[in-house]
Amino acid sequence: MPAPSFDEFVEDKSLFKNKGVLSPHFVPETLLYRENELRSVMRGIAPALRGQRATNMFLYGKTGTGKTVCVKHVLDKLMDRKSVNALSVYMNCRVYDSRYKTLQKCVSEFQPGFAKTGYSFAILYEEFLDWIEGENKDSTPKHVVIALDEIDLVKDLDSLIYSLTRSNDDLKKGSVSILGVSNKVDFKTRLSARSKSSLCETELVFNPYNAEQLQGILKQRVSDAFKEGAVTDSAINLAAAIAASENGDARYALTLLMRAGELAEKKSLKKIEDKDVEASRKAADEDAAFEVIGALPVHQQLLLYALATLPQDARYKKLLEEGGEKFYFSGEVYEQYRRISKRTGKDARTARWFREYLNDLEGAGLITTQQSGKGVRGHTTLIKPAYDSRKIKRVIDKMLFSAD
DNA sequence: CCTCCACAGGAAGCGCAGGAGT
DNA sequence: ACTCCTGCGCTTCCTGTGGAGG
Repeated sequence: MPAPSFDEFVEDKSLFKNKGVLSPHFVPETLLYRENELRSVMRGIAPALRGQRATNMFLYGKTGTGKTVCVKHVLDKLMDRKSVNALSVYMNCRVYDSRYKTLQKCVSEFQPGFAKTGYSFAILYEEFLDWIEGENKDSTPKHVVIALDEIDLVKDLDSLIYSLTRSNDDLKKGSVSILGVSNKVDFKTRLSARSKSSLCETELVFNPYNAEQLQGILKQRVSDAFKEGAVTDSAINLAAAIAASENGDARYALTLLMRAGELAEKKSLKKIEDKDVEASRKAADEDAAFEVIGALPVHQQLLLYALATLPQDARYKKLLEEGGEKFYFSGEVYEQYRRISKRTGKDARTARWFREYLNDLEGAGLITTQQSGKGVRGHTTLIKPAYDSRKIKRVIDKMLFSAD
């Protein structure tokens, strides 16, 4: 082995040129396949540049369909105009999740001098309106577009929309308009009819990307994100195909590639190929599954744990190995489940309910089951975990035994 | 063929939490 | 604040089912 040298650490072996390009927050120079949507949003905002109120808009679409990036893109373009009258704020309602917080954000965005806390809603509201009318110092009325991303997370949305739309009646000059973004379909039903009609003055639906479009998006980003030749075309196509089959989520496609790159780097590979994307998908899959496991009722976790900890030489192993796959009998899984429950000081549920749990877990895709059929005395269900037993055991170990 | 096995899954009922009604 | 009702998670009991074994 050669003597250690800084060279081995300093030398840039990374496959990435700029990982940030793959991040969901990155806004690319040109937005592919969203020309119509961009146009519609611009058309809605354009009145602000003519000194009129912009149209209220509501953008709806599943995750990874380009809503946020589209809004940011248009708002950037608006800022490029350097208009003193047409202005915008963007905020994510995960952070600004109430009427008060959103208004506070608006005030602090445009009047950084204004102290951040301590004012009542009414005072902030007055201050904001005065500023819009241009009464204070710069004396020019403004037309403000307030972009509310993940708007469904605002707790008192009805009153927020009411306040904002009403402000236009209170204003002598200038205006306020709302650009709402959400990925929840049912969310509109929670709104009052009034709010709904104000917010949805114009509505825009973002459809999922298809495989070719995802390919195009990936190619566009890959050249900036990775070094030359670090990703094979076929790996890109595969990532696009996988994401297309799972709701056409561009964000998912991008993280697939990013994780594939990280995995390949760890193995010191020089190229990202199909198998790396495949491995990345599997890892993402497992992450999602383990998140589901974490949210499960305790007894379903115990059941999974029982299944994952059953000895390899279970009662019927020989019989089942002929089929190639290692299934367990529901009876022996139940026995193991009772043992585990006892060991953790919990009362085991009855066999009847155990069966319901099995159905639930199968529905969640965490186990696979199969009817015994020939070769087995009686009539039973054969069960096996859908993910690696050792990993399942590790995850549940953490939750069940280290928590307290 | 009948019987037994090892379950599957429906029906009824119980205790409790949380919301509506008063 | 009180009761009433409903839904949910669960147990108990029971009938049904497909194949093995005698």
